[in-house]
Amino acid sequence: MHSPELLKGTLQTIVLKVLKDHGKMYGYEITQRVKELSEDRIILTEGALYPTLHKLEAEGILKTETVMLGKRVRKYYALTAEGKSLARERVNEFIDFIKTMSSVLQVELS
Amino acid sequence: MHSPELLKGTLQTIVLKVLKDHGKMYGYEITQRVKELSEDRIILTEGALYPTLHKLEAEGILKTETVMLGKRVRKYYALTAEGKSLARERVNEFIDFIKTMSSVLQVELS
DNA sequence: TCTAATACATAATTCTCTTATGTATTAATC
DNA sequence: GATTAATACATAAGAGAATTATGTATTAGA
Repeated sequence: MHSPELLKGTLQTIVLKVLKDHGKMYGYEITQRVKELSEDRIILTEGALYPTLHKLEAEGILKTETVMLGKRVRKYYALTAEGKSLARERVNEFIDFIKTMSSVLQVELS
Repeated sequence: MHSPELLKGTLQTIVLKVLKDHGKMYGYEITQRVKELSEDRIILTEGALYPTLHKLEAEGILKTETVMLGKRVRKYYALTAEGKSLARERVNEFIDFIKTMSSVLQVELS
């Protein structure tokens, strides 16, 4: 991503929507999926991702399931009912935001 | 604006594009124009706007002209040649950002 | 055997914006 | 005539979200 500033504030939206579309996922998997979907333009850093996941879990937006793969820990995250509704809300907010910005910047979205 | 977080990183883009479209403007006028264009959804605060204008001026992106209206000072800002090119760049970056986000969030933009 | 990839986590720092505060003029309302 | 709202600038303190840095550890590949 050329302008990382723009990404600020979108992390929760991204995480929630990706989890909504792909079901339960673990942290590293989320980073890879987002990298893929964005064609390497959005690279989620662990320093931002993990604290966000922990926060959303603490708020009851996400629920977790810890799995052992041999000796390695893998922590799966999934949306709770509340999380699903928040995911919808966040995406709608983002769409509103884009529409508003398009008016201000006077750009057409194809 | 319901989610002010999303606005982070867009201030420069907004200021540059509005100045590009409307020619020389003073700070307060920019806040009003943005408020109008966004139908009251984007309210630029002075604490963010003025430091940004000063910074862009110091960087040679904006040039200023101070006018006295009776006893009141009014400071007009306009894009320099460099500013015009930066405005174009920032808007393109924003469009790219929207496209990337649309892929990740799997939303259609009408 | 070494390096890269996988997989988690947290702390220090940076950056941008909000909130608060300050000054001052002008227009509108009571 | 006095008060309030709007106009118009400016800066400082604080908050919030991310980056960068660091740490631990396993697994796969060269």
